[in-house]
Amino acid sequence: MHGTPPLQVLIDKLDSYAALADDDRRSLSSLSHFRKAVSGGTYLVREGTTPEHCAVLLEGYAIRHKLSLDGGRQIVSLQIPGDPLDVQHLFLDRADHNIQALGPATVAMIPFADLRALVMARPGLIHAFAICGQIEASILQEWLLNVGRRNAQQRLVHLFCEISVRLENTGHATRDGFILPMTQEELGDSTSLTAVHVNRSLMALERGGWIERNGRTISFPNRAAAIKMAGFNPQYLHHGRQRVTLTEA
Amino acid sequence: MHGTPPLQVLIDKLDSYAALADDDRRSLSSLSHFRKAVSGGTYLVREGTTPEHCAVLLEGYAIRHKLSLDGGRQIVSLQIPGDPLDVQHLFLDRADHNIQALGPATVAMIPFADLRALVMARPGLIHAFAICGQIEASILQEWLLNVGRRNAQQRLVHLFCEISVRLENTGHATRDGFILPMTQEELGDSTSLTAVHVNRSLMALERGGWIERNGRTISFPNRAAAIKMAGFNPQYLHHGRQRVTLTEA
DNA sequence: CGACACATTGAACAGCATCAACCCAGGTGG
DNA sequence: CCACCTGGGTTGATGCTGTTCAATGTGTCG
Repeated sequence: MHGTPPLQVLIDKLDSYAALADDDRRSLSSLSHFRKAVSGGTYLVREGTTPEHCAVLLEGYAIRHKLSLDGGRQIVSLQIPGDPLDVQHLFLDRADHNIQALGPATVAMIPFADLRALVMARPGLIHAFAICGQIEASILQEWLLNVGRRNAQQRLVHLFCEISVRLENTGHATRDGFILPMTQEELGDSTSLTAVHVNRSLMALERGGWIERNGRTISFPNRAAAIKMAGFNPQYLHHGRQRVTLTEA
Repeated sequence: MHGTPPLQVLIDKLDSYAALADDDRRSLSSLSHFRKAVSGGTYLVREGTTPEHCAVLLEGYAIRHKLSLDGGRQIVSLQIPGDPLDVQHLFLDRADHNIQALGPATVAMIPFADLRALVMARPGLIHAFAICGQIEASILQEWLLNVGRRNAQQRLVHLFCEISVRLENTGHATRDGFILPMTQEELGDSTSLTAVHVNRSLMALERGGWIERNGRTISFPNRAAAIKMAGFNPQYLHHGRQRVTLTEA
């Protein structure tokens, strides 16, 4: 092994949530795991199963989604590089959703047995993972508000604001714009719209000067205006050091 | 103190998630706290604040909700007796939603400082609370699917199925029906419908034989049919012993 | 070059929203 | 004890937002 260890992204992420002790960091980085490259569309978790490995997204994107009886798909979350895909299954054994790679992606697979043994023995780590899980729940709440109480254009702009901030936070985009990792179909499944209506709304947003598009690249000509029209308040992302730490407790 | 201690509901709930050690139970029950009776509509948590106390619902009901800029309210969760209202704030300090009592309710208020000090020192307890938080997240996901991908009648029946199961699990209802703790307005804010459309949909459901109503009491003439039409699969509630325990890890 | 996935456009339609009125039961005060 | 008020529930008429179905355009990759 040379260069930065593959699990470093995860360690950094957890560390930003609840400053880890040196031991915690060391023991995380010595976790057994293997890298896996998957092609777009690969299922990493299937509803109803009990995952054996915790996948951490190293490169690429993934979505969590649920299906309704009549075949409708609702994307309930977008995962970006560095995100552990399976915090839920650290605490619950049965998957009640699917996780699918959006495009070609590489993941680190950590056997849950090992991860649990380690984490349960170290309160600092359970705590960090629990924070991680709570932030995901917080994002879910905002998505519910987005789908439930905003119109098509607001929903899309709100989603773009979120993606843009999350990608900037992890150094995967700059203020100049970001590359949208999803098709219009997938945008529709994230915002509870049809692909057709997503298309029309995007065109309208572009004509209205809310967004600019260049292939899959999205940028905001006037970021403040976009934030305002979508009612975007990044607080729900809980980024930065505003969380509860062991020492504060 | 005599009779069952007020925090017993919480202890039982956590215990059902991750079998607690005797110490864990004892230390929970000796937590300092005070009872508080509140009238309907009282805010127990306000967005943007940092709650000082963890409220546990002893009697009555509460909702979590978020507001959009244009004044739309989205209820993101319904809390029933025994639910801790604030698991999120065990791990995140800033509230990004509101919590409001639905009708007259009584809560136990536990100072967060005490609760955190206790919980952080006991991995078994962090674990139990983390499971509790993950189950809430799991319910949120299902609500997102509900609002995003089901029609008005399905949304309502799905919500009724959920409430009915949760109330039965905690002994607050029987198979004969349950008392709906919310108005049609609140049903609308939970399902992203207007009160008017909730009303029409309820009438249609009644005429169609899907539900029966008697004042605020709801029952299912044909439970299996209702479950099927709403696409209700109780797995997302993670009730019963299907969770990850320390010993399994 | 052809195949395929994705994006774009049009026309007709449906589900739910909106606004406005009315009803009913329970509670309050004169 | 009744008159009134208020919060919730019910109903009607109308229209907008987003859906549906179907066709056409466009870029990429074997």
